[in-house]
Amino acid sequence: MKTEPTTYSIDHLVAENVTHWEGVRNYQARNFMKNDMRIGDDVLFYHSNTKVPGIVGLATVCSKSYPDFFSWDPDSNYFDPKSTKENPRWFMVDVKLKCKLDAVISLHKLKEDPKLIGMTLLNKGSRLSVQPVSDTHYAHIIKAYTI
DNA sequence: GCCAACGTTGGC
DNA sequence: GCCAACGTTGGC
Repeated sequence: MKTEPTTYSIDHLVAENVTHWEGVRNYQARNFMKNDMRIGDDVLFYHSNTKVPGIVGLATVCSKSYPDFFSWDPDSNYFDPKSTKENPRWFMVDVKLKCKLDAVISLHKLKEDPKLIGMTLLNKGSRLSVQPVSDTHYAHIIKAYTI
């Protein structure tokens, strides 16, 4: 799951422990949360649009998907008048911190790893803020880059 | 700050 | 339903 640290960083999650993953406004990314995520699923917490983009923490999904109620709040940046309580357009899950990593696993490093070829994150033009990671790739990242 | 790669919107 | 115009993402 990607986030811009100026918006919501791993340190925010360290402080909060659990957070709503609101504000995803892309159908493909939404569908991953809405349809595919399960409680207990592992999450790679990724900082985008920053000096050293990369994985900065580990987390887990700790709720089923449910409507992103920020989309109903006219005062929210994530307000969408087309999303209603009767027919919610956007969904989210809750995410719980597992740990903040001691060092960033940089995008640069990930790209150099032949075992990660094919990982969605590394595909050209991949902009999805929520994307799947295969068990193999996840296990390799944990084994190779964390203690 | 540039810009390539995507997504979305809306006129037709 | 096509597609041009526009907006956004995000690495660099």
